[in-house]
Parts: sequence; C-alpha cells; structure tokens
Amino acid sequence: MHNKAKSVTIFDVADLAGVSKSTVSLVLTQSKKVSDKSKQKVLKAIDELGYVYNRDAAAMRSKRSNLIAVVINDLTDPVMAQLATELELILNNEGFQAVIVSSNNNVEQQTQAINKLKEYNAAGFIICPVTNTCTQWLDTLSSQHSVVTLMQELAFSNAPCVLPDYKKASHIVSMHLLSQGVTNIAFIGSNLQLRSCLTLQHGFNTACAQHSISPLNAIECGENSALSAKNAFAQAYKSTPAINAIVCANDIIAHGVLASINTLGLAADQRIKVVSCQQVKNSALLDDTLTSVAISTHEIAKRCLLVLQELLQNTAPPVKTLVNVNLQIKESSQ
Amino acid sequence: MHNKAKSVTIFDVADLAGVSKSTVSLVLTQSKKVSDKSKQKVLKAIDELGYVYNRDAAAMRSKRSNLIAVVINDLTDPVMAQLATELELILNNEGFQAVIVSSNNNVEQQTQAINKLKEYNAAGFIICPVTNTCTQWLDTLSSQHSVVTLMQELAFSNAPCVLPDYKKASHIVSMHLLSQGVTNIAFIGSNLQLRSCLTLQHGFNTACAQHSISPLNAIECGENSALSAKNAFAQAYKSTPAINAIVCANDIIAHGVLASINTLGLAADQRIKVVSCQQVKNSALLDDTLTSVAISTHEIAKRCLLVLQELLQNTAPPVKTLVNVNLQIKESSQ
DNA sequence: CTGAAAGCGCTTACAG
DNA sequence: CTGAAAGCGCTTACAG
Repeated sequence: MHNKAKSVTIFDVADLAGVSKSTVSLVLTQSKKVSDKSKQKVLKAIDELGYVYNRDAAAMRSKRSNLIAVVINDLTDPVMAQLATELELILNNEGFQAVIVSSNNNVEQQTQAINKLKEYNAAGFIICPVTNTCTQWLDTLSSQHSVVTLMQELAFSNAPCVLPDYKKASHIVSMHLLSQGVTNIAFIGSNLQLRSCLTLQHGFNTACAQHSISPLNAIECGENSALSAKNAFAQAYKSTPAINAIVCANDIIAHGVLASINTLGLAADQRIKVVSCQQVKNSALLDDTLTSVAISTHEIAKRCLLVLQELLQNTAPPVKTLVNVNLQIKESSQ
Repeated sequence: MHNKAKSVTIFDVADLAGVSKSTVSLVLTQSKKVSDKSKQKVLKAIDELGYVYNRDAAAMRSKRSNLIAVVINDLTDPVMAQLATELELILNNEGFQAVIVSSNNNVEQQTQAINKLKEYNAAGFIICPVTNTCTQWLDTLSSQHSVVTLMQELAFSNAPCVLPDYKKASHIVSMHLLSQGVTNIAFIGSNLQLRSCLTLQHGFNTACAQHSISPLNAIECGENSALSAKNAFAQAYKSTPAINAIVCANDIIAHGVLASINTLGLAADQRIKVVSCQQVKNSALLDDTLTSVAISTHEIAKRCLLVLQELLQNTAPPVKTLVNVNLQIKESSQ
C-alpha cells in the first residue's frame, strides 16, 4: 500500500512554494543564500506536502555521505553496548547518521557487513575488531576509507586506534595492591592471548617487577563470566593456597573470584585481596566493594569522533589514542 | 584522499567486459536473463576494477530498498541487545540490511531517529517502543510505512506487535508456586505501570484467583537492578514478614530478592520461595538455581521477520503475535 | 538571490 | 540474450 505514493519531490515543493527547485535545494542544504521569505514559503510547502528529503538522491548527486558505520564485535557485551550507545549519541549530535551493526565476533560477518556498508556509501567506519581480524585487510580498507578501530589494537596496523590505557589500568591497580605488601599475587582473565589482555598482563608484570616480586602463573577461565571465573579460581586455589592477592581482568571476573573466595571461609588475617582492571556497569552486580579501574566509554567515544573527523578532513590523526583511566579504591583491596 | 577516486561504475565494468551497461546491471541484480559467458566476463571485470555496487543509485532508480531499521529502546538492556543481534542475523540472512539504532528510552530520540531513517528510504521499521510512545504517532507511521513493534504493546494501536506471552509466563510460574501451597505471595517489578509489567501482574493475579488467594501488595523497585530489588524487598519484608513466596518480573530482580532473603537467615521451613517471569542471560549471574520462564529472543526475531515480510508484501499480518514461553523449574521454588 | 540545465549511477521497458 | 534511451530525486555551477 505504501512505497508508491512516495513521489513528493522538491519539484512539488518548489511548485507549491512558487520558487525554483534550486531554491528548495538550497533551503534543504541549510544554505544562507536564500531570502527569509523564500525560506518560509518553502518550509511551509514542505510541511503541507509532507515532503521527505531523499538522502540517497542527495548523496548520489553530491558524492557526499554522512553515514558512519559502527561495527561492534559483540553487542551482548555490556561494555560494547554502552560504547555503541555513546558513539551513536555523539555522532548524531555532529550531524552524522550512525548505523550500528554487530559482527558477532566473527571475521566473515565483519567483512560482509563492511562490504555491504561500502555499497551504501558509508563515509566512515568505526570498528571494534574481532579477535582474528587480519591486519592487511584492515590496512587495505583503511587506505580506501576513513576507518578507526576501537578498544582492541591490531598489531602494526596503519589504521588509527582509540583505546583505554589498559597497561596503566592494570599497573596502577597492581601497584596499589603490592604497596600493601602482598607477595603471592596472580592475574586472572578469560582470554590471556587477546591483545588487550596481554597489555593488561604487561602492566601487571611491570608492577610486580618494580616490587621485585615474581607473580604466580596467570589463571585463565574459559569464558568471560562470573561462573567461569569462580570455577577457575577455585581450581587455582587448590594448587596454590598461598595466594593472597589477585588482579582480575574486569569486574565480572572479579565477581566470580570473590564468590569463590567467600566459600573458602578464610579468617580475616588470611583474606585474599581482589582488584579489577576494568569496571563494568551491570544491573546484576550487587556489591559495591570492589577496587576497580573506571574506563569512560563516553571519553572513548569522544576521542573516536575526533579521530574520525580528522580522517574525513584528510588530516593525519594520531595513530594511537590512549584514553586515561581512574583507580577507584574500595574495601576489596584493603 | 578517498571518496574521489570512487568513480568505477557499471559503465567501466561494461567496457572492460565488452558488454552493455544493461547486461552488467542484470548480472548485478541476479537476473537469469544473462548468458553464462557474459556473466563470467562481467564478474571478472568487477573483480579487476574493484567495482563497488552503488545501492543508493539502484534504490533511487528502482524505488526499492532493503534497508530495515531496528529501533531499540535500550541497547544496554541485555535482553534488547540479544534481540537486536538476533534480528540483525535473521534480517541479513533474508537479504535485508539491518540498521540498528538506539532511542535510549527517549521519545524525542525515537522520533528523530525514525524521521532520519525515512530520509534514507528504510523499507521497514522494527520498533521496541519507549514507554511513552504515542499510539497516534505510531499509527500514522504505520499507515505510511511497514512497521512492527516488539516486546512492548501499545494500547489500541493498529501496528502489528510481536511479543512474548507475558501473561502466560507469570501465570504458569505463579501456578507452579501456588500449587505448592504458598499463601502469602507478592509480585515485584521495577515499573509496575509499564504495559508489559501490567500484563505480568495480570497473569499473576489470575493465578492467585484460581487458588482463591488474595495476593499481597505488589512491590516496586526504583530501577531494574539487583541492588534496587534487594533494597525494595528488604523494605517490604519489614512490613510484611509473613510473606512466603514472591514472583519477580525477571532474573535480575530475583537475584536481588534472593540476596536480600539470604541476609535474613531464615530456617529451612520458613524459606521464602522465589520465581522469575523472564529469564535473562547475564555473565555476572552466578547461581543457576532460579525457577524462571525462558523467552526465546530467537523465536521472537523470527516471528518479527515473518510479520514484516507480510507487511512488505501487502498482506495483512496478525495484529498481535504471542510467542510461547517455557517454565524452567529449579531449586528456588522448591 | 533565483532559474535552466547537466549529471550523479543505476534500472527498466522496449526494440532488435 | 543485448543495446540505446529515458528517468529516479537531487546538487551544482553558471547566468541572470
């Protein structure tokens, strides 16, 4: 029933307003070269006719587009969902049209989504790369389009990257722990080989070295869930009961570790101190006692926009932007 | 540096392949009226030139579009994120291009996003309405475009709606509880006036009536979080310690209620039974002992696609599609 | 400040 | 099965 009637064009608007198509176009594109009288007439006609601007036609003719693709690796990850929301808000405020797509942590889906969005003339691509994204592929894309990567760095890529200062995050939180004299300390994460996780471990190791302490073996849990972390920690504790401090990749993991520790029934003087490198908001989390590092998705989104705008203006943005992080000390590390 | 070189058109492809533009176009649109030889030549030329199909031009000329807008009210809600992901997958499989946008539970943002997507010629709109979406506005939109609403019903709207059978969900879970002889039972949710929550309460009340039991006053917690639910329940318990069963709007709420109950140190024979009407996956949730009702986002997405396709083909779909739900009995209700 | 004209990259009948 | 031609709705110089 619809789709057909859709033939109100600037021509009709011009007719009703009693001006030429050019004038209507100028009004539509916010040009100042139009008299106020004409502008009002045009606006009135647009309203009366229910005219809808056809961006496809405009983009095609002008060879410009304000579509920005936001390619998220996993929308069901709370941090990524938060980031997507922030990015959309910020992009829309700048007059872009944000288009969020999810690659579901799958290279093929990522490639396919981006190829499709090229066909829709996306002006830029903001990408949270999936784990096995190929650097060469990204570089090719980046040589032809404006692309910025997010949260996850690709080794030796030319594409500009915006991410939190993971190394600092794990470093400050580890130093905080070590300065209290803990000695048997370990790191726990869900995918130790992931680039961002390697960076966290690097910051952790550096802190240990500064305190002349050799850390225990890192603990890996199968997935990024509290349950998985709980089990992994329980396992690790069995073989290394001397452990007295643990640095977790994020709050979800820490939540699981704390639950595991609670079942141990340790005396106050044997308490195992727990900290997290990345705070994540989660409506299911109950306790607010975890020492953690806050990472501002808002700040990251803002930086990302800046880098993108530089790319679109053909100036060379920093190839890497590290966003600052903040230690929040609570009871869990006392 | 980019955006300018982008002038490889079907004309260039036709030239290199030694055929006419029409033939290239036919290949591009998957027509069968092209000989295999020509097709191969065209495909080869496309590959060599790095030609990118221009969907804007195609859409404009053909007056067809396969863009589907998925307007989510809150991407940071795990259920909605899950749903968005499922929808995208299913839509893309059917040859559509899903565009996810978030309205952040804000009517203005919702309206603005949809108006913009009209300008981009979206062929259809899948909308999770924000709480104060106006029925009249939706009906107008729906009379001009293909729109289906999701998860949240709008009173007396003409737009087709796909949602889980909330009433059945709360009914079966309440019946399960009541059949065990509980007498002092209450419902708890974060926004009792929300339409979907009213439906949950309706199923709950019906079950109570069938067992000739008057339920206690419903409990409302400020926000949909475990912490908020924990506090609200603690408060309610103080004034009504006789309570021995509680039906929660969802798992997050139930999680908070359980935490609150745990602090009470009740004897085994005084235990308060807890159930939830809507299971939500959350990586921070540790215990798997909650009796809850599973709602399949995959099934909802599938139904949604079907309804949308009917609309696009101008057949009249069911105005309301209720997706079935499944009771999962665990220890929390025993 | 306004109008007439050309053209963006495609698709679609319509002849051959 | 292929080619020539018209046109989708806009923008953009270019004259007036």
